Parts: sequence; structure tokens; C-alpha cells
Amino acid sequence: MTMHGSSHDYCRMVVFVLRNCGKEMHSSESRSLQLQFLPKISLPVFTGTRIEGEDCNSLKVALVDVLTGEVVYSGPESLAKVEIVVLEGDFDGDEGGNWTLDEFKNNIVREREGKKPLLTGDAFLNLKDGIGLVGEISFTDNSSWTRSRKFRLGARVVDNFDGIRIREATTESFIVRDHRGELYKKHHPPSLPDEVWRLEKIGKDGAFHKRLSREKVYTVKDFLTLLFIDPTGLRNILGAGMSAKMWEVTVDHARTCVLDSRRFFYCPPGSQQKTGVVFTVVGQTEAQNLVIAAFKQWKDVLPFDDEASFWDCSSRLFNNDVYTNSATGETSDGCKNFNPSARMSIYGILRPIVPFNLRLRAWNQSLIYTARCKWLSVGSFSGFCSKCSKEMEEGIQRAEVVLGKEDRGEKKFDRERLRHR
DNA sequence: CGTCTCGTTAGCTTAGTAAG
DNA sequence: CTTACTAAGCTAACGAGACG
Repeated sequence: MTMHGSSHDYCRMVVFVLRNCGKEMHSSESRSLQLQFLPKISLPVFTGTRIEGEDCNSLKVALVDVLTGEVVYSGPESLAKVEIVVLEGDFDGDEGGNWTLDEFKNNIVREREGKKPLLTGDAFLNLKDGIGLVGEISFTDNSSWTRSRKFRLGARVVDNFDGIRIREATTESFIVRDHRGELYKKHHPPSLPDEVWRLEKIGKDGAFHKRLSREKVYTVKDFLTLLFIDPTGLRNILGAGMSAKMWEVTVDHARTCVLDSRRFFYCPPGSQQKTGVVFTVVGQTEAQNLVIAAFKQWKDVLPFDDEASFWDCSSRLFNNDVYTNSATGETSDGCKNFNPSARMSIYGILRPIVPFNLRLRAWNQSLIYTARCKWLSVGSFSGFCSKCSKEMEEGIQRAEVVLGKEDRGEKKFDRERLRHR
């Protein structure tokens, strides 16, 4: 059975015809079929880059029954051959999909004269069970030269099912940019080794980029380090030309940089290891973050009249937990093995504890580092060990942190691992 | 409103590579 | 070695936003 409209007036309601094993099965219900793209196209789109669906999904074309919204899994149409074409971005702007076949054809965009076909790759696909995967296709040219400066993708059925009109699919309109634009894209989030112009408001070879380069701020890491160590100095490098608003945008963008988990520990010479600081690769301290968190969760903050009352209270606070064994009154033998020749890190949580003796041992039980500490950033601690640098080359991968009377087997921190990096 | 700066775009140039 | 093709780099033009 065949339904014909006039050449410009195809009926959108068609009688669905099933053909199976050469037998014709006539459906009494009227059906309106159309192709649909699934899911939306992932933006932005660049020339030479594969067109993909949102969230890294492959782009698909599905044959759908307009009335039920369901995919047509059976029948000859569910195996149709489909062609992907490029359409003008303003095609069917407000029409709600009521285009004719000729209107669709007239809005197909061809390549510019002397250029390669606008789409490269597998422009044809075969539906299977009503769904087909769009293969590897990409644009060869940007969309700036067209009347709307945008493209859409269209999908149309190549086969003729006895003149039955299957409505074509179109995507949302989108801009196709020259792939070279991709080279100068900002990174979200930026990474530490990125050049500093990957940050918002820092133009490549622009005034700010030059000012930063003059002061040897080449990378996002350099920028972040200066931001934490000397924010005023960094602000001065950028100068008055950078407005407060721009500064905020750049700094906010830089702060989204995902830092690695490495931590560094520093005991000033002569401090007898009573004071030390743990910091990130860009000089950000755990304390900074904790204080910020504390001000946000003020109800959880404990007030003390003075430092003495803090220590008095804290020793009682932590008296019954795993840190108790650390307060043994042992004298510290200092950092005699401490040397910035090899770096080690352990991972865990930062918390205040009573003064304790810390010993770091390699897996073969050789003593790497001892110190008397008031604060331990278990899990975010880094040390440098001269003994270890030798042993590391021989294949040592980890050591345990043992606090207090480890010789009696009370290894409270076994689960904390010390790792070479 | 003029100036400064960044962000984007795209034409042109250069470098690299494969084929003959 | 020459030629053809492609990818990458350079740079000018233009628009937008911030600021005085």
C-alpha cells in the first residue's frame, strides 16, 4: 500500500506498512515516523574534530513514532539507510518541524567552492532495530561564512519506502569553529604545568602575559605559588591595568586548578622540630583551608582563653584515642637523617594532638626520620630522607609510620602508608 | 566617549611528511 | 630531489568589556 502526496505536500500522517518475509501486513493505525538525533551534540564543535553527543556519548539517530514517542524496533523502516547532511543554522527556526522535503533539501549546505566536502567520514549509516550509530564524522570548514553563521546536522532516510515520508531529523543549531581556536582555549580547570595564559583574562602574548613572563611567572603553578606566598606581589606584577573584577576572575579560575596529593613538610633549622608546616606543591597550607572551613562551621570551633588552656584541654580531649601512645615523654633525637634528597609522603587527616615522638621507618625497619611534634598531618605529611634516597634506588617502595611504643607492637598507625614519590 | 586589553576568528605562511 | 598535502604557527582585524 502506498500513500502519495503531491510533490510538495507530503502527508505527515502515513499508513504504516509492515513487510515481513515478503508478506505484507497492513496496520490499521496511522503512524507518523520521524528520525531523531540522540543525545544533543557536544559543544563546542571544531573543524577536524569528531562530532560527538553530550557527555562523551556517541551520536545516534533513532526512528521514532511521533504519536507514541517510542523507537520503531521492527519493520523495514527500522533497517533504513540514513544520510547525515549539514543544514543552515536558521533552518526551521520557528516552524516547529513542519518543513517539506524540498525545504529540507534547499537548506542543505554544500562546501565552499574549491574546498573539500563539508563533512568527512561516514555520512551514511544503517539503522538496526530503529537505531543507528553516527560514525566518525567531522566538519572540514567553519560555519562563519553561512547566512546564520551556524550549522545544524540533518539526517534523512535514503531509501524510499513506497513513498512514505519519514520526517528528517535536525539538531539544534551550533557554531563550528576553526580547530585553531582550540589551540588557544582556556582550560577548565587549568592544570599546574599549563602556561599562565590558559587562565582567564590572561591573553596569550598579551600585556599581562608579558608582565608575568618578565617576573618568571610562566605557568599556572608559578601563578598559584605566588598567589599563596605573595599575593600582593602578584597583584603588583599585573599592575593597575588589571581591574579588581578581572583579578577576581583570574584568581578564581586559578584556584579551580586540581592540585596533586603531594604535601611538603618543613621544619625550620633550630626549631628542634617543635614547629613545622605542611604545604601543597604551590605553597598552600592545610592550616589555611582548615581555618577557612572553621569560619564557615563556627559552631564546631572550640574557644580557649590562652595556649596553656588549649594544651591542657587538648591532652584530655585526645586522651582516649589512638594518639595516646604518642605522648610517651621520650626525648626527640631530632632530624639527623633529614635531607631534601628524597621525598616521601603519607596520606590521611590533619588533627591536633598532644606532643609526641614521631618515627618514620622504611619497610625494612630502618629508621628514616624522627621528630617531636605537636601537630601531625597524617596522610598529608612529607619528609625528606637521605638514608632513604639510597634505599629507594634499591627498590624500597613504602614504609610505615609508627608512633610511640611500636616496639611493644602497638602500631596504631599501621594503615598509614608512607610512599615514595 | 576614548583607551586599553582580552578573546575570537581566519587568512596567510611555514614546517613536516609521504609519494613519486 | 620535487611535488603535493596537511598540520601548526603567526598575525591582523574586529568586537566586547572594563575603566577613567
